[in-house]
Amino acid sequence: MNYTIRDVAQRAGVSQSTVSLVINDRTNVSPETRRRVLDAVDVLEYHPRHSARHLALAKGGSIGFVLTEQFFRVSEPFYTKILLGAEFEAAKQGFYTLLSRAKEPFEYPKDIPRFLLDRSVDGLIVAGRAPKRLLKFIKEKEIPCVLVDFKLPSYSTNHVLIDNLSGSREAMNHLISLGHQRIGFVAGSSTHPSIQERYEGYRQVMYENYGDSISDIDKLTYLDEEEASPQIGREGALELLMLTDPPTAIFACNDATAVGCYKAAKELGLSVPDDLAIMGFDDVDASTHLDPDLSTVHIYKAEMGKEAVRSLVDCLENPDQPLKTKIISTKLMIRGSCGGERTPEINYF
Amino acid sequence: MNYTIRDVAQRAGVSQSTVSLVINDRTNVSPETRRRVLDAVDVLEYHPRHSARHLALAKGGSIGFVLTEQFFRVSEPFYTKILLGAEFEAAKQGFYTLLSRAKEPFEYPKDIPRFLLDRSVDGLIVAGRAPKRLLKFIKEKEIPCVLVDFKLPSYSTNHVLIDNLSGSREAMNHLISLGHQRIGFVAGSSTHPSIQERYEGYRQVMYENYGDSISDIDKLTYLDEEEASPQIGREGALELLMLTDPPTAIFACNDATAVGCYKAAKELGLSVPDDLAIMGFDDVDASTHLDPDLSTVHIYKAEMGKEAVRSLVDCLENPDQPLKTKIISTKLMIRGSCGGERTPEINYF
DNA sequence: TATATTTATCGAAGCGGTTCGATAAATAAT
DNA sequence: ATTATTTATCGAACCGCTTCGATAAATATA
Repeated sequence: MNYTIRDVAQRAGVSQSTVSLVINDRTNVSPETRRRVLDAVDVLEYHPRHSARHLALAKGGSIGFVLTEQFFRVSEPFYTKILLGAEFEAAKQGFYTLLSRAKEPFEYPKDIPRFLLDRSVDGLIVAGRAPKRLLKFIKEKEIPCVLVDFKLPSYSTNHVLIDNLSGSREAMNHLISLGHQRIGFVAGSSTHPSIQERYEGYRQVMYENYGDSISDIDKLTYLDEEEASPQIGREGALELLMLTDPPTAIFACNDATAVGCYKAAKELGLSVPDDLAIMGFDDVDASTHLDPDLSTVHIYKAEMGKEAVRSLVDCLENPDQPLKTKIISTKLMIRGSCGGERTPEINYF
Repeated sequence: MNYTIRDVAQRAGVSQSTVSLVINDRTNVSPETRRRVLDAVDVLEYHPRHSARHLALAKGGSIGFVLTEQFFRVSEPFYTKILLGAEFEAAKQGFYTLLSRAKEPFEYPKDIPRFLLDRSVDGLIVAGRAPKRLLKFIKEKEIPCVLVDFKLPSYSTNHVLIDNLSGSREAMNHLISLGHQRIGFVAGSSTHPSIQERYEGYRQVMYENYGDSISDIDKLTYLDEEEASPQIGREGALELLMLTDPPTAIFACNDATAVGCYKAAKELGLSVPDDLAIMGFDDVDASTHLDPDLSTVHIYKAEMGKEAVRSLVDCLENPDQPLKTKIISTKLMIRGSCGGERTPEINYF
């Protein structure tokens, strides 16, 4: 097992260059020689050392996946699914996936993921959120990169994004089709672009339908910059539900927040969906554990990871490529938390 | 940024060997020289290429993390937390974490993670389950390895395991202290050693308390080899609850299964915890989303990943080390699903 | 048949580090 | 003062692969 290319060469009676040609599937080697080499490879169970190739080629076929520290600590079924989807595709394309965290707050040179410094990865995927200083570094060093579910105005790079606006609008239209007029919006992570787009969808649909008749949409909105969570959801829902003219439906910025809305409803003795309809966003596993199960907007998380890898590999193999932004659409999942006809469950990985 | 050790050497006016000595913190280099080298390193922002060191040293400071394909697809907040804990510790110790899946079913040479073949990792962590053939390969090649939450009789290696038996017994004793006599056990993944130990704890406590008086404990037990899941939990609970003499409490083999028990209770119009107490195991996030929130046995998942890395690094740095098995204890979390005085929430990462 | 091309193979250099043995200078022991 | 040790530094070999240019053999062209 500890054989090197020289051993193979010797056994096949050729030079190591020839072996290299064969294992890299290059042209101009006779069928006879190829066979002999392949035989030797087989017998010796030879596998080229990754580090040696890496050194010789100045690239190693690895991609880095960077997740905000925050998302490491907090429950993150969302981003880990993206990670797993990415790993899946990366493996398929022959790339390794190295994992790393981005500290928050980010201290400049210190917190740069080491694999960027020592050239262990050829490019990277940054999911969910990225320190500005890190992005600047990436750009300076011209490291191929794709941002997943995050963007910064005035920072151009490759992206894989969620079609939050459409998803949000669809969810809202569904609520409206059920007759709801006073619909609340509860959000954490309010500075995150995805959340802002969802909010935008909410506002659009509200205005389109009740532009004049609903005096103050802002009153129906609870926005918090803190990480979206059940706690935030609970607080927000509680606040809205205590209004003199409370909403009959709440659109939560994501499922985690929706979980908190359930709690609030329960505390106030409201039944879901009869007294209060709740709509989520993300479709994480929790949504089907809730009772009634949560109507929400499904996000193809693994697919996003996959597309991110594809974008990245594209960049790597084809360096003078234009930047790309891929928008992944969503799917409204109607379950038990706001009435309507149920959507059949999908079971994409 | 693309400077090499030679550039540093030149700028510092020394040989590359000296630079190497300095950056590796070796002895016998004069303070003056050291300073000059360090200065040059600083100015040039020099970082040794990982692949070059790897090649020269025949080891690269990377560990592989292998997760069963199954756990990639299925919702896996459990193992991903272990993964994240591992990454955390690995980074701290200066190791990279490479991710990979183990296919199931596992086809022999084909499905061996590539990073084992091409020497990209120095050792690996296998979590949750491991194909026998893969383990055999690992042993043959003498690859340092630690198994997390999995073991095989007659396969000796390093382990990080859960103290399932104690956890299970504690949970059972709590149920019993609340006066329950007929306690059911519902499990999926019944061939998994962790589940078997939990079951063993269940049986022990049942026998200790009701050895004679409860005619047939087996009737109160539902075991399924399928992956533990809400579906299995629902089926199992339904079956037990339809008994002529149904249990007043159900101990589910894990939280996913417990979720299904809630569903079953609801279908039968039973209220939790009044008509039916439910106890879980794992303490995944879902447990606090349930209503009432789930009493369960907390597992220090990130801690397990951490310990796994420590074991592994130990092996790597100190090859003639004896094999080690670390057993991580659990903590009973009493919440709303079976009464009793609530345990304060812990918030370990 | 002589010359130009193409095909197959090889040797050697290079990728960027580490390390061993040599050498020279400084320090200690006799 | 001479010899033995220790300390600081360096050159060169090596890790295992890829690739470029050279060479020889086979094939095509004139």
